[in-house]
Amino acid sequence: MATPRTQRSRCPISIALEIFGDPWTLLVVRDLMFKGLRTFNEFLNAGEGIASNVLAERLTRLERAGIVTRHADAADARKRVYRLTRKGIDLAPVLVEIVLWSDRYEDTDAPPQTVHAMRTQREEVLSQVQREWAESGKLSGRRRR
Amino acid sequence: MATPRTQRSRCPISIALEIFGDPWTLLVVRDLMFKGLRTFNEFLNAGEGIASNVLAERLTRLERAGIVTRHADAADARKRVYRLTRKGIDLAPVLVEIVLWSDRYEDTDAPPQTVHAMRTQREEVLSQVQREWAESGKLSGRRRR
DNA sequence: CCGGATCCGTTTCGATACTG
DNA sequence: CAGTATCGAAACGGATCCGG
Repeated sequence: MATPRTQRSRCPISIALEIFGDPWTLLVVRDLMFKGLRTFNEFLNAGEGIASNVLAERLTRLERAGIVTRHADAADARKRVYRLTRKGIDLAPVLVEIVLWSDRYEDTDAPPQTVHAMRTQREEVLSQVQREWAESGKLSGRRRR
Repeated sequence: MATPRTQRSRCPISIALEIFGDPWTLLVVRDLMFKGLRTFNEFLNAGEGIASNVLAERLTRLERAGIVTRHADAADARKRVYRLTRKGIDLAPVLVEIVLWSDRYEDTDAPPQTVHAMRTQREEVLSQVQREWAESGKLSGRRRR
């Protein structure tokens, strides 16, 4: 199913490969964090070209990892709403750095003013993300340390 | 060979999936940046369990992406030394954030004082990395913007 | 020995089709 | 709408071979 292929990293400075090693996972988190997408179909039709089984698998994985939670939509019973946990929101600094690097070196099509804001007012942007999620719904999980 | 499986991302806030979407690539960059590994065999035997063909392919990919360069070793003609370019060094902020997040949530075996330094003196650690690479060899590439 | 390249059996991925 | 089932394609790991 979704088990890591091999076990590795018995080393200083480990990194969470379950999340960062996979392109789709990263895209889902980004879309959730910066593009306001919330439901299965929104992700599916976001233009990334992700297949439905892959999306389902990644969402399950993210849920198990405690990065997103799954809720029933109050309005439409069929829909499920995905939300970032505290753990998920804390990925924001990583995402921001990735966006900045990608923008500098890779000719992305990111909106310039967004990138500019990230570069010049990093802390501001980050706390903005925090606030957005803090009001839109209670976070689950608890920040360690 | 090393072509992405599908083409995607026609979206705001793009991210460089070629680098961040692949676990091995990420590990190689990390080992290069923080663990001081420089040669093929050092990477191979670093304990990650990477296969030699995969390693070779990733190094080539990173070289083509302008993130590492390949040099002949002055001392041992058989060896090749891999070095980060400016573009590669600029990945440091991303790596640092990944390490911090992983340490907070994933029970890594990163050395506590290293992580502590990253958390409390982020800028200091980053410029430290810059300096290390600036003295140990000339960087290739040029920083944009 | 070092840095790969090549071949191969196995695992995993992802596009499409289909279902509750 | 939110996923599963299927199945071919791709990537992986391991072994082996090879040029310097």
